[in-house]
Amino acid sequence: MIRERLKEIVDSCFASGVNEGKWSDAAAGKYTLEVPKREGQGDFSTNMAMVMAGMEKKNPREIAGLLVEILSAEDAIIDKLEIAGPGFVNIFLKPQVWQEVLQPILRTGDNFGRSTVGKGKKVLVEFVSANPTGPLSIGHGRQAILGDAIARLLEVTGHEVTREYYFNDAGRQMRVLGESTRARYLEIQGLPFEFPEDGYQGEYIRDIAQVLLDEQGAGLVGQEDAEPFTKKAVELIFADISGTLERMGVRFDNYYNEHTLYDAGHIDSVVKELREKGLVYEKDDAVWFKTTLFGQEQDRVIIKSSGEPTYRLPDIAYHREKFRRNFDWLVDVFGSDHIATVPDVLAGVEALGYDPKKVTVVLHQFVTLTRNGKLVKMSTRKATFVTVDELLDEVGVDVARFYFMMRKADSQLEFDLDLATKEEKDNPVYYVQYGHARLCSILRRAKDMGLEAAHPEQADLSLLREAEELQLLKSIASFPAAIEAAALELAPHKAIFFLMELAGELHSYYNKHKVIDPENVPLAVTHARLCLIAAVQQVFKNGLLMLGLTAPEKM
RNA sequence: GCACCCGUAGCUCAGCUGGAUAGAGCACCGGACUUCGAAUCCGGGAGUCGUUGGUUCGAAUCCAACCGGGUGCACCA
Repeated sequence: MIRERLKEIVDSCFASGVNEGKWSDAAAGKYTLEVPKREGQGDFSTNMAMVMAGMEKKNPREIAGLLVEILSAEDAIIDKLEIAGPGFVNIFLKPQVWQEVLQPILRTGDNFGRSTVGKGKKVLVEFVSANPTGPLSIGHGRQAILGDAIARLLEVTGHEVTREYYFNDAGRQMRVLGESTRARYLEIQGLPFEFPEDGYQGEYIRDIAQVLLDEQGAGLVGQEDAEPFTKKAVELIFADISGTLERMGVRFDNYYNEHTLYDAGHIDSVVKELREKGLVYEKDDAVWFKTTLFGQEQDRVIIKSSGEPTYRLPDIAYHREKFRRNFDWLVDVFGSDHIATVPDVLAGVEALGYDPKKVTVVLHQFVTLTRNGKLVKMSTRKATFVTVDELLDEVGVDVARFYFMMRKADSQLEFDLDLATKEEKDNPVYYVQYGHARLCSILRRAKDMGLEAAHPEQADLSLLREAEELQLLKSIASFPAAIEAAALELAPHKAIFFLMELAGELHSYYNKHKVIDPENVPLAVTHARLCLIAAVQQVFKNGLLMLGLTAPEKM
């Protein structure tokens, strides 16, 4: 909030320098205004002089001098200016500027941190999209939380978000599922059975078979068609998946069944349109899409010689439907094992006349679990993978969510079960939540002692002059910008890091200065500090809730 | 072989649209509870930012090549 104000001032100083002929406007939009890493280098710093120097072949420190001259007229909020290093202009603001952020924060309350930068842009976030062949695994868990967090962040930054789960409950995969279930159904009854070669070996298949046996007895023994088995398996597995998602706090607006693409004729019409554009051809009885025209090394088959489409065709048709449904931005959250499909879909989108730049694919790497410092081995085929439900049983929802959001999508995520199950210390989730609970505790105590609730208009905020207090003020003032960055970059880990840093600053402050201490802290200071504390607590709460975490008042 | 991702402290990771002396947590060592919650804090050691070149006033960040790890490269999804 302060940064934006200062940026306007700096921009107008840049412009007046241009008007006065001090420099050209070549550097417009190229320079930055950022918070220096190191203390003592100002509240903000701009590299404008260095950027201009490079373009105009002048001495950067000399240009910096001119800039300081213009900037120093802005003495309403600027306290001090200095030229440092190779030509940075460091800007020190008056403490009052920071103290005054408390009013708007406390006034905005639960809405502080929300913004309208999204301008109501319609975004479709597709994630999870696991076919109903088994319970959600840890990998799906990461994706579910990543997608959910992205959706939440986009929502609070003014985007109109639709969360969608795309699935397919037909085809070969499902036949195998049904056959696997039938085999277990027969096995339970001690009858001869044939387990499919690439069947699903998980224990949950037996559970499904048992349900069928309980419901229908032996009536399905002679059943040649796997269909009834598939149907029951899909039903039960979907119920299981939905239950897990709900438990994790993940919600969907829409479940999109691949079959609707066939029923509505979208598959055929995509092929027709591509054919009309001369982008497909027949070879070896198959239909090929000329993906080489879109930068790929080879063309791809979209309809097999058997007449069945490959997975690419419905994927492309699905994305066309997303565009037709009038979304401005399509965000796809996929596991990195789907990387091969991305270029195909983008080529299809472009071929059909839509802008591939409106599609952003967030590919996340895999999750590894460690326990006692050793890797927990997982295999999908043998169904030795750890399910999300098992993980939730062990660490709880907040911890699971936090850990899945803690790393950027590009990084492989190591889930340390030892660390995650520690409740007493060392767990970053509790570190942040404890900060919030602590502040609630102070506010409760203030109330018990009959101290008035925080009224920033009445308190003398100029008493907030400790270094730790100013740091906290600066941090909470930058909260909206942090949320905005995390949202627009589709990077929830940035929001997590913000909260962890804020927690660190808060705990340090807590251990050094007291808020309520009638014998040693003047009442006026207590009042001012209560305002600060209330604002920091609000930021913790808003940040935690925005990410789907709880903000406990007691722990 | 080709494509994408990763390589930063003993371990797990930030930082990467170029900027000032490269950060945090864990682990290790030493301190702080008659004081608003010690699930906390304070201090300490710890680094060829995978390697080698290049671009630049300036490179962990950009480019090239190479090394190491992951994931893909079907008329499977």
